[in-house]
Amino acid sequence: MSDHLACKITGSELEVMKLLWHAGEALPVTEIREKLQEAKGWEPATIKTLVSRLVSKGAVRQEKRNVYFYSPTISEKEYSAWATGDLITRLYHGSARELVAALVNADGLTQKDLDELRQMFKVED
Amino acid sequence: MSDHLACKITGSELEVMKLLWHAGEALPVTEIREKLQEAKGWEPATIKTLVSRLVSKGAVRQEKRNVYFYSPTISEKEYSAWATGDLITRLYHGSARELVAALVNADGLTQKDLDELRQMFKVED
DNA sequence: CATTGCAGTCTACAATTGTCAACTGTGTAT
DNA sequence: ATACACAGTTGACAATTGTAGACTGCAATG
Repeated sequence: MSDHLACKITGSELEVMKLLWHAGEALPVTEIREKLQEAKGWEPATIKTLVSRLVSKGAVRQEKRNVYFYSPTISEKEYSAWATGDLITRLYHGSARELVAALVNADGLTQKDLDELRQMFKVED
Repeated sequence: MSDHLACKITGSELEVMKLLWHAGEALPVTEIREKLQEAKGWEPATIKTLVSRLVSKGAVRQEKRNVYFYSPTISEKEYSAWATGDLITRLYHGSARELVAALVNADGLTQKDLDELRQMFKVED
């Protein structure tokens, strides 16, 4: 929730982060490049820039191992929590409840979602 | 939820939108300027630029009335819904339920929030 | 009617973001 | 030992964003 983290990951960078998050282990650029080249159609140069920028802003750690291996310094959960908090601050007057209420009132949730959430709320507390 | 809207309102622009949303009626720049100059410490020029950009991107309508009056073309609800959908797509695999689950599991909600939500979920269905 | 203040428009400029090419050094294959 | 491929670095360039000055014309005020 603290907004002084090395967050502020941009759209393209987020794609790199997702790859690393889902990999679950440090990856060499080779692999990052292959995956994103295919998935996004980006040139190797583009991918290398994104990885570098993420390292610069501290969102990715690079560890020397013959060739560098890259891994996130912030988890997907943490980042999602930060971005969600940011949204709540900016658009829901800082109230998470307002956000949920908006989802419930819009058609953002299916019946199944609602059922599952009801279940969750029952368990909580 | 459709992302082809004239959305993508930036941080500074959002402050202008909020002012207009909360005003609930078309405002002349004079008023926008006064409020934001005080609230944000921005120069008049800055505020005029932001308003112009919002008009350009179609988020604000300008109506001639001796001097121009400005009003949003998209409601706060609509924009919030769009931005929330965007977040859900980008970080919660398109599942609103995942977002809510994350809020429940994190400490994003107070006990009071939880109570009120439980109430909401009871009524829904 | 002349003055003044400010709305509206144009221009500007640095920082960030999306994309990528060029260069450099080194590990791997021949 | 040599060559090749590619990781890592540097630089680049257009679009967007944050912030603001300058100019122009109208509208209110004396």
